[in-house]
Amino acid sequence: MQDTEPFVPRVPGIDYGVLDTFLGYAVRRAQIRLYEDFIASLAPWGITPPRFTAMVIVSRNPGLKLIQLAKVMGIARSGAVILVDALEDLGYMQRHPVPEDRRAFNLALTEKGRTDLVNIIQAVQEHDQRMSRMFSTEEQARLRRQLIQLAGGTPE
Amino acid sequence: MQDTEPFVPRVPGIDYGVLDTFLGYAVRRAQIRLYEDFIASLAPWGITPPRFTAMVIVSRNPGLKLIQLAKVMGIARSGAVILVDALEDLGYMQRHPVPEDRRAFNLALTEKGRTDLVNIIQAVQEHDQRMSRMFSTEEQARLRRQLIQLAGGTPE
DNA sequence: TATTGTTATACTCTATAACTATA
DNA sequence: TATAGTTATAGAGTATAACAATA
Repeated sequence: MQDTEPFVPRVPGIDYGVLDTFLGYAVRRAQIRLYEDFIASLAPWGITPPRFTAMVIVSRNPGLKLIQLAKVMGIARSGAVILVDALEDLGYMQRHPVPEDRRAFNLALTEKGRTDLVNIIQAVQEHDQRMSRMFSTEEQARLRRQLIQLAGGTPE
Repeated sequence: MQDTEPFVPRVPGIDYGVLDTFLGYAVRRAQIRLYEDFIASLAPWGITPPRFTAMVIVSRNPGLKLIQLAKVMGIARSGAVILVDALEDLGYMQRHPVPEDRRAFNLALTEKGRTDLVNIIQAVQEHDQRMSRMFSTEEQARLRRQLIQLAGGTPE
């Protein structure tokens, strides 16, 4: 059965009450929309947001250990194991033994991972531009700065 | 073991590459932070964001049917069944038979649901204000408007 | 003792598909 | 036939806790 259509942010005749007053609810609705379009745009590669983040982080920080990846992504070590397993199954990532510490592995993209990441990044760029093209360059920059503040982060 | 600390949006020494250029990644980081604080603030009631949304929607639209709740929330009917089950288990929601249509139920909050929702809404308001108090009233309004645009919605 | 990675287990949120009882 | 709700099943993504190997 066809049950799920794209999310309708406002159904006519429905009273959303206090939900309309919360910044958090607005962020959540935006996130839902962005997530839907991200998944659709990246479907050819089987890439989800956490997988994309992991690929970019590992590609920019070669030799990262699993525990560091977990910390950067804000997830438990056990979650990082599953994430790396999935990327290994997709042929995008590999664990390399570390001679100096036989408990640990250095994470790295495979050749296929590096090649596909170029196209994946381009697809994400197109997705991101499609989602944000209703804003001027300055509006986008300001919006991103405010969101980073909201996230508790170092606005660059 | 103590494994998961609060999400660190920027780990020193890590190169985030293109992630820093995407509006979508900024939204996701903000969402992670807001979600963490929401869950912590609502822990006394066992309320998650979808459960809160469902409670508010049902309280403002009494007699809503399960299939309508699913549509408003953008989830499948089977998901709405699980959500309503959880809220029934918490003693917050009830299904009432509809005489004119014996397949359907009208959803409604229980007495306890109505009473607790007052306190729950207050806790969410405090959470939302705590998260957004670094912005002026105008900045908040503009930010919310932009997020609603991003979500593809009717900016009020 | 502490750390790295793994496994076992569980919970939330989501989906698709088949089923039932009604309409 | 179509609709409202349910159940069965599955898959992400997350968690905590215990474990083995190594430091």
